[in-house]
Amino acid sequence: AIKNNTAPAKWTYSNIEHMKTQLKRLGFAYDWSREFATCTPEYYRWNQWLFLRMLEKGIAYKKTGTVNWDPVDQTVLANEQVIEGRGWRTGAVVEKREIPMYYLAITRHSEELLSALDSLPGWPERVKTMQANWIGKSFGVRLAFPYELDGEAGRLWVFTTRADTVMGVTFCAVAAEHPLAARAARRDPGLAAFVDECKRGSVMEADMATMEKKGMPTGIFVSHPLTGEKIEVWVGNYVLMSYGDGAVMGVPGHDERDFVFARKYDLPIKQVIEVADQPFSLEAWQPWYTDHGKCVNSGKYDGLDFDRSVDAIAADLKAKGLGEKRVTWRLRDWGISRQRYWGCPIPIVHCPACGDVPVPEDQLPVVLPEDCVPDGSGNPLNKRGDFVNTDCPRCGKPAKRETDTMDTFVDSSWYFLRYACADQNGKMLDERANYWLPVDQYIGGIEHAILHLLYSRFWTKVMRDFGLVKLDEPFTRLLTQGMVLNEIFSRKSEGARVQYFNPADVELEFDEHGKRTGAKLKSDGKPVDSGGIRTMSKSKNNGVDPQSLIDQFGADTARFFMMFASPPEDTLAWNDDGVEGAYRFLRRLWKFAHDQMTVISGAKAATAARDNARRELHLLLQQANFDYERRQFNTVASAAMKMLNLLESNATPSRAPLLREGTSILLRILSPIAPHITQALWRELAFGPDILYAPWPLLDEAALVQDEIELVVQVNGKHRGAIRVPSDATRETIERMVLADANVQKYIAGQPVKKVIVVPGRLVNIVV
RNA sequence: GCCGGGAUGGCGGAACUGGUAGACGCACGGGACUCAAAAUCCCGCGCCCCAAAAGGCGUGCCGGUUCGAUUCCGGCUCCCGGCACCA
Repeated sequence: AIKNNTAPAKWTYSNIEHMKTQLKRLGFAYDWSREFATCTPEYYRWNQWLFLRMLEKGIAYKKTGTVNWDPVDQTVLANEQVIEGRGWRTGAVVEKREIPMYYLAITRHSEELLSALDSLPGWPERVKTMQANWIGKSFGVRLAFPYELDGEAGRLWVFTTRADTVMGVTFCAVAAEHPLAARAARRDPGLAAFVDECKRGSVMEADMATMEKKGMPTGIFVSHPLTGEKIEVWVGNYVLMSYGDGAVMGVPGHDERDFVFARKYDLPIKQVIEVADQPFSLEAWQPWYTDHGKCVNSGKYDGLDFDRSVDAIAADLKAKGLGEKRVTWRLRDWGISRQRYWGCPIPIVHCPACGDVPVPEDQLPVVLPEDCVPDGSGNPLNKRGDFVNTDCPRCGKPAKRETDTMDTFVDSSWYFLRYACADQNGKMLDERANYWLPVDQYIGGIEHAILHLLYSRFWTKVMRDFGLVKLDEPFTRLLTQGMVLNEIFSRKSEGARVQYFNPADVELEFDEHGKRTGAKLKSDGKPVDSGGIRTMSKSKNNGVDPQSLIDQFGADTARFFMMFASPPEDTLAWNDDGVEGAYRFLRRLWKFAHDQMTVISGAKAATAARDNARRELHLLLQQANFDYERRQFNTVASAAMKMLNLLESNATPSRAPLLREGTSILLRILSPIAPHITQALWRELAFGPDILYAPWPLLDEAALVQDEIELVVQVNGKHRGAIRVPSDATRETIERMVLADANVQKYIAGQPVKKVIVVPGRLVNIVV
C-alpha cells in the first residue's frame, strides 16, 4: 500500500478479485456463495466480540511486551522489517521498546494442545512433532540457591531438566532483566553498561541463539542448595527471562553452552556423570558430555542412574524446602496487539477517569476507517481524530480509542468455522457449524505447521469452552504443501531499502556452455542481484502468476503440469520447462480420442479377456488408485500418460473393446486433474452426460493374473539375468530351475553354492 | 544455534514392506515426413572402458548391518521451512 500509495482496502479488494479470477479459470469447484473477506466489519466484529468475552474471563489480558522501534519513522517494526539490526526503510539502528499489549492465554491450554495431537491420526507426523516440540513440555526440578544480600535473605530460583548434575554446578547465570542483575547493576557501572547492552540486542530467538555468549560476574554469591558451597552469580546474555525463572544453573561438565561459557571465563568444570568407556580428563574429554549416565563425584548420589538420582535429589531439596519436581513449558502466551493500521481494531476505550473500558456489545463493531493511505511513519489511525476521539462508554466523558489492531492470525484462526454460516448476522456461529465441522481435509503450506495451526486449535478450544461450537479440534485431516521456491532478484537503492523484481521481468544471461553469467531487468537492461532461491512471497516479489500459463496453454495444462511436477508435500523450485510435455500429452489424448471415435463408441462393452495389454491397463489403474490414496498425484499423472501410450500402441479396430475400456478408465482417472478436457471427451465419446457423476473405474483383479512370471536372477547379489517360471511354482521348483539354467551355471562356474534365496514373485539370489 | 524436512542422470521426478536404480516427462542428439519451417512420428540418451559382446562404477559424504541398502543404523556436509510482529 505504501509503495502503491493506495488505501490498503482498495488494494486488498482488487487483489481478492484478481485471485478469484485465477481460481475460477483453473476450474476449482468452490462454493462461492459462502465467500466472505475477513477484513470486513461483518466478520471482524466477531473477533472483537469474542475478545471481549475472553477479557471477562481473563483469557485475554494486558501486560508489557518488547517491540522493535524505528526512531526515525517513529514506528514499530515487524521482525521481518529489521535487517541486520536496522529499519528496512530508514536504515536507522533499531531500538527495543517496552509497550503495553494484549495477550491471549494460550498456555492455559498447553496440556490439551499437546495431548490432543494423539487424537489426530490424519495429521502428518512431522507437523505433530513440530507442534509438540514448540509446546515443549519438560519435566525437571525447580530449585533455589539461597543467598544473603545487604542483610536480607533471598532465593535464586532456577529450573533444570538435569537435576542429576546439580552436584556439578560451578556458577549461576541470570537474564539481564532479572531482579538480581538489576540490583547488582546499581552498584557496578560496568555491569550496568553490560545489562544495557544485553537489553539492546535483537528480540528474535534465532539471533539470541547465534550471538556470542557473553557474561559478567555480579559479585553476588549464592549457596549450593545441597552442599552449601559458595557459587557466583553471572549475568548471561543467553539467559531468557521469558523461560522458567529467568535464571539457570551452570554445569559446564555436562552442558554444551555452559561449557563454552566456563571455558571463556575460566570457570571451574566438574565431572559428575560417568562417561561411558572413557576416563575423565578435561583435555581428552573434549568438549563435554551431555548423555545420561551414573552419578560420580556426587557424594551420596554416586552410582545412581538418571531417574534415581533425580528422584533422590528432588526429595532432598524438598525436605530442605529448596525445590521440587516441576513441569515447565516452552509455549508462551500469544501477543495479539499490533501497532498497525490495516487490521481489526481492538475494542477498548481509554478513559482518563475509568481506565481501559471495553466497548459495550451493542456498540460493536468498532469499524476501521478504510480510506487511510499510510506513509510508513507510524500508525495512520493515530492521526484520525474522528476515529480516536470518542466518549467513555462508562462515564460519558471524552476518551480515546485504542488504535492498536489485532494480529491477523486472529482472522485466520476461525474463518473455516464461519464458512458454515457466513450469512448469519445475529451471532458468531449457528448450529450449522456443528453440522459441517470439523474440516475433513485442510490444506496449507508447511510454513503454517506451528503458528497458524496452533492458534486455530487454541481458538477452537476457546470457542468450545464458551459453548459456541461442539468441537475439540478444527481439522481432521491435514495436507501440508511443500513450499514453491523461486529466485529472488533485487537492487539496493537509497539507504537500507531494497527493491525486488519479479522473475518474469528479469532476463537471464548465459555463456556458450549454458552457464549463468548474469541477470538483467528487461525494462532497463541493467543488471540485478540474485538473492538466492526462496519461498515465493509478496515481500520478495518472486511469485508466479498462473495466468500466463493459463493464457498460453489452458487451465487443464496448467493443472496437469503442476500436479505432474512433484508430490504436493515436497519443496519445489519453480521451473516451467516441463509445461510443454503436459500440453503435448493433453493434445495427444484429444487427437487419439477423435481419431478412434468411431472405434470406441462403436465397440461392445469390455470383455473379460486376459491378455498383456488388458493386464497392463488394470495394473495402471491399480497404480493410479494407490497413488490417489496416498496423495502422490505426480505418479497418477504418469499412470495416465502410460495408459495413453498403451492405448495408442493398440489403436487398431481389432482392439476395439480394449480401446473403449481403456479410454473410459483413462478419462476418469484423469478427470480430477484435467476436468475440462475429460468432460468434453466423455460426452463426445458418448460414455455419459457428465464425468463428474460417473462411477470410479472398477479394478478387474482377474485381469492381473498371469500364468508365467519372470524372476530376476542374481549371483552374489549381482544382476545376472532372468528366468520365466510358472506363477504357481514352489520354492523348490524355482531353485531347481534356476540352478539348471545354462546362463546361471556360467556365473556359478563350478563354485559351491552356499545358499539360494528365493523372494516370491521377485527374484532369486544364488550365493557362491 | 534449536526444532522439522530434504539431497537419486543435464533438469522435474519414479522405485509401494530391504529385492532389476533411473518409470513417466523435460532438455539434448540422430532419423522420417516437408521445397522449407512448425507440428507430428521413430530411435538414442547415468558415468567409464569398448567396434561390439562382455565388464566395471554409480542414489550428497564417511562408516556399519545384510545374501542383497536410494530404503535400516551411527557420524558428517549442504539446502529448504519454522523460531513467537511476514502470514
